[in-house]
Amino acid sequence: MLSKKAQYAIKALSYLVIQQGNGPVLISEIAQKKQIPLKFLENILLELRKAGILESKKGKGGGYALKSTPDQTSLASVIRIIDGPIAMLPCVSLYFYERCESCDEEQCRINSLFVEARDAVLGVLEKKTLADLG
Amino acid sequence: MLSKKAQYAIKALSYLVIQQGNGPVLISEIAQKKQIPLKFLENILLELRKAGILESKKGKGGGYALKSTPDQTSLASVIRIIDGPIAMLPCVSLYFYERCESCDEEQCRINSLFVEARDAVLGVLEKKTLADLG
DNA sequence: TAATTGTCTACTTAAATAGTAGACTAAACA
DNA sequence: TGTTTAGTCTACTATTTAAGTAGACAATTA
Repeated sequence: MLSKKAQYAIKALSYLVIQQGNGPVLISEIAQKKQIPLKFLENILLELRKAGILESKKGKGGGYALKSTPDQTSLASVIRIIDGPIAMLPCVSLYFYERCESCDEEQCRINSLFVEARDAVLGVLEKKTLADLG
Repeated sequence: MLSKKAQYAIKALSYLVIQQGNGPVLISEIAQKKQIPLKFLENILLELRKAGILESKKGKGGGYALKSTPDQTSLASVIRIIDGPIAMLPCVSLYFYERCESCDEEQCRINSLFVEARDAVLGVLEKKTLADLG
């Protein structure tokens, strides 16, 4: 399961996709429209900005907007920013890999099975982008 | 990510698959061979037995064994027993469904996207069985 | 009946999740 | 230039979940 935080992130991004072209959107507007606790959302958007998928502007007329066109950002990358690994085992993760202590990954049946599972989800999540949320 | 508990469960089951036909296997033997904390493993095997995929015998000559042939039990079912939902969102889970408060699932782009992701993983995890661990 | 082995309930501890508070900084604009 | 607006940042708190432990109990066998 995705964390609440990741779910909020995706909802917030879907709103920004729809509002694209209308200039910066207020955090408070996103929070209200998408029913997300304001202060929590602040932290989330900040993370997404630091990760390079959002840009922000302070002061009057400020707010958040997508940094690139929606089709440039995959769903997989959003999930990784907020929740970390998508794979079901550390020894199978592409971006958060940790070696398995107690088995030889080359010949481990469990490992290869979860590589298959990983590739199956990534087949969807790497291909889908923010544009698919709009 | 799977919990440690689910990872231990899968390792333990892989050992039972290999030992199949040699009669009941001691919890302590599995714990030692697979490097799993004994008391923790007791709880895990108990859950698997209550869920109907293992059988046990007490006293001398006792231990644990698979209840059915390995190909009868899918990886998906094992994960659901120990960790619960496989889907990434509650509103997309087949066995642990919870309705989404703030959107109409029929037309929600987020929902349909994660249905696709779910079906992709399940395509692997429902097809693979304990026999694939051996 | 003594030894063996699983069963069960109830802890404990640590970490992650889901938020909240409040001071601070930058931009706009009057 | 100073006030308002809006994002930034650090730190804190409360709840839940994960991970593991303890110990009494029940059934089986010899």
